[in-house]
Amino acid sequence: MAASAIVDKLAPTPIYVQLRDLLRAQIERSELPPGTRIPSERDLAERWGISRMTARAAVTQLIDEGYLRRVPGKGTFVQRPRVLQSLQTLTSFTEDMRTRGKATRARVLEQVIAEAAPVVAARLGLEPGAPVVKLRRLRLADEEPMCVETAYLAASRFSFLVKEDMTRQSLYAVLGRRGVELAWADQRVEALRVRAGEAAMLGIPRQAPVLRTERTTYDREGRPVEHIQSFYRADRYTFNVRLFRRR
Amino acid sequence: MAASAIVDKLAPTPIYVQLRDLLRAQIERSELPPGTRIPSERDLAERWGISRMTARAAVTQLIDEGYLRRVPGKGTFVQRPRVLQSLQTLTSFTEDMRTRGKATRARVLEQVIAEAAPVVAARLGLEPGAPVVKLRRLRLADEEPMCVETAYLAASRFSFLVKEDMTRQSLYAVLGRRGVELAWADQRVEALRVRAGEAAMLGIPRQAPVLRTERTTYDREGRPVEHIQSFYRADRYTFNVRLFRRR
DNA sequence: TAGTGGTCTAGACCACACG
DNA sequence: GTGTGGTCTAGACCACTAC
Repeated sequence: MAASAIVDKLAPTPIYVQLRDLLRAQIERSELPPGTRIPSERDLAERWGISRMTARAAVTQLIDEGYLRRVPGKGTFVQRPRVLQSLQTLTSFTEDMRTRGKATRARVLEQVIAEAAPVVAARLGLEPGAPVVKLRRLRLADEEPMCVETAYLAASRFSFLVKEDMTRQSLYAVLGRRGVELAWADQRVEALRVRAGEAAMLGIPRQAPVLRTERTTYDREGRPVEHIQSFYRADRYTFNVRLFRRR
Repeated sequence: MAASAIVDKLAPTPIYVQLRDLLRAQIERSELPPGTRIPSERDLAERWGISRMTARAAVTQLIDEGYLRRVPGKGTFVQRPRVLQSLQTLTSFTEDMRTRGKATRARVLEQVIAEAAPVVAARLGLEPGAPVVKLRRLRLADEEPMCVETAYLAASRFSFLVKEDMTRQSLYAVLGRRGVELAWADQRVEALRVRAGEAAMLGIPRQAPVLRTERTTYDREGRPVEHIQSFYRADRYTFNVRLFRRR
C-alpha cells in the first residue's frame, strides 16, 4: 500500500473521517480481505502524517460499524462481512418493502384527530383523552394487502399530518421533511388469530394467524413521536432483526 | 457537586471508566435528571484533575450507552431514560425468562450428533450432511410449557454439548464457560398455526397460533455458532426488541 | 465575547503477545 | 526485546451558541 497523499489536512472534512472512509472503501472492495491485519495505529499515523490519536479515531469508528476488530497486543483485523449489512433495523413499511423489491401503496381508512386511549396516551407521554392524529391504513405491497396499520401521534406537534396525502408516502418520509429525526423504537411482536374485520381487509381466512406488532418510536431527543399498531398477514410477512449481545 | 476525590489515578481501573461509572450512577439515581446539562468537558477535567480528552472518553461512552447527548456549542445533556434499559437484546431463553421473574427448566427431547440439513448447513457455514449437535428441548417457565426449541451447532467445534446436562443450564452459559463469546444474531420471527406434534407438547389447542423464531448466532470473530428454531406459545409469549435508526 | 463541543498534536507509560 | 493496542497528558485551533 503506497503512502499516496489522499488525506487532505486542509479540507473541511475531518482527517479521521477521510481516513475512515478510505479504509472502509478498501475493506468493501476486498483489498483488505477478512482476517487481514491492517497497519498498526502508529503505522497509519506515520503514513498519513497525522497523530496516532487521529488514526485511532478512524479505526474506532470502523470498529463500531463492525468492519474491524482490535486484539490487544496483536493488532487490528478486518472482520468477516456481516450477513445483512449494518443495523438498519428501524425502517418504515415503505422502506422495508423497497428492500424486498416491492412497490407499496396504501388505502387510507381513517385520518383524523381523535382522543388518545389510555394505552396510546401512556406510550406517547400524554394525558388520556389528549388529541392525537390517528392514521389507519391498509398497506399493499405489489397490490397485495400486507397489513393494517394504525399510527398515533400527538396532535400538538403533528396535526399537519391530517392534511397530507398518505396513500403513497411513507410516514417517516413526511416526518423527515419536517425535521423530525427518528432515533430508536421499542417494538413488540406477537402472534394472534386474526379478527373478523382485519381478515376481510387482508383477504385471509378467519382463524388464520397474524403477526401483530406494536411500536413506539422516539426522536433523537428521546421524545416519543409515534405509536403504531399493525396486523400483518402471517403468510406473507416475517419480521427480521439483528440482535446484539450486551458486552 | 463537590470535587470529592473519588477518582483514583493510581487504581488499576482506567480513570475514564471510573468517571463514566460515577456519572452513570448519578444519572440513574436521578441526581442528574433528564434534560440537565452536565458540567462541560473542561469543567470535568479540572474538577477531577484529569485531562480533557480523558473526561471526554467517559462522556463518549455514556453517549454510546444512551445516557447523554452532545449539542455542539451548548453542552452535554442527560437523555430521558429509555423505557427498556439498554440494548440487552440478544438473550437466551433462560436469561429472557429470568428478567421476567420466571424460573426455567427444560425437558430434553433430543441431544445427539446428526447430519446437517441443507438449511442448517447453510446457516452454520457447513457442507450439507456435516455432523452437527442437535439439541431439542421443551422449555418451561414456572413449570408451564413455553416453547419447543431445536438448536444446531457444528459438531467439529461443539461436540462436548452432547455430554452436558441441558435440563437446567442455559446453552449460552455453557458456551460462555468454554470461552465462546457471542456477539450478535440474525433472527426471523413469524406467525404460524401450530403443528400437531408441538400442540400436544405445548398444551395448546390445534389451530392455535404460535410464534416461530429462527436465529443464527455469531461469535466475536464473526463465525456462526448456533442455529436455533423455536415455536413459542402465542398466548404466553411476545417478542420485544429495541430498534435503532440508521444514521 | 465567553463558553461549548469537535478535532488534532506529539509525545508518554502500561500490559500483553510473540519470537 | 520489539510491536501492539489501551490509556493519558497538556496543550491547541475551529465552528457554533448565547448573550
